[in-house]
Amino acid sequence: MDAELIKGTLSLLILSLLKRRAMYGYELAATVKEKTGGAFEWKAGSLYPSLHKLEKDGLVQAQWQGKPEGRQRKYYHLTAAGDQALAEKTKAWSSISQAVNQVLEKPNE
Amino acid sequence: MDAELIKGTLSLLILSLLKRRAMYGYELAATVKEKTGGAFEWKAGSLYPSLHKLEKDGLVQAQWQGKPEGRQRKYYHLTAAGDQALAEKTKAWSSISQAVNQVLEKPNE
DNA sequence: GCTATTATATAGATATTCTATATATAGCTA
DNA sequence: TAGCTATATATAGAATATCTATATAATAGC
Repeated sequence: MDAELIKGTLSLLILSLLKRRAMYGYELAATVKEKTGGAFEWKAGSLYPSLHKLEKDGLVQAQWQGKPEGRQRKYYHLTAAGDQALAEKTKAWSSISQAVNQVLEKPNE
Repeated sequence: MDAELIKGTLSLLILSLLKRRAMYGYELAATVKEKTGGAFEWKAGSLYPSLHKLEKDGLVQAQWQGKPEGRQRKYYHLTAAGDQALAEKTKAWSSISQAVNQVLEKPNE
């Protein structure tokens, strides 16, 4: 699979998955893998830095959950700004994929 | 427009445009801009390094054309390897855009 | 006790694209 | 003819997202 083409979709899909409900990092990776039939396999080294950036940018908020003594999970949920960013990114994705298909479908004319 | 999402499409679209006929760099940029209604505007600083890399990788071949005394244009055409790479990249693009849409259309279930 | 899986984290490397700058030809017009 | 815009290619250096590798720790199964 062409790695370059996947770039830029990470934050879009994270925001999209968090739209319905809060999830933690490992869950996000497992969910996207399952949903895409294995086409997308997010590595920890890509996923967590991306989540941290989204948090820093105010698009998601995090909170630890789990037994105080046991394993901790960091749940992320969308902020209002994140919801807006998702709408914009979704629109951008739509324009871009349309534009790409337009070129691909008619190589030249 | 989300800049990140456009990344990775550059080489794919160059190869696609060169499939039908040889073109020179400036012509490629003008053509893609026109075809996409302005959605894609390739800058010289992105386009030429990308063309050089495709050439170095053997996916395109270049030859200067124009009046010996006048302005020179560097025409690029697809090689056999480039044609094969285009087929692979097109397939990858199809899988990836499908996977993205799958996640976007059903935020969660 | 050992291993695999779950869960998060970060440092450093890689690679593409962008910004800025440079050079040169050609056409238009004031 | 001087100046401006468009055409045409090129490269150095910066920015940035993602990947590789490594680290830590809890849990479950054997």
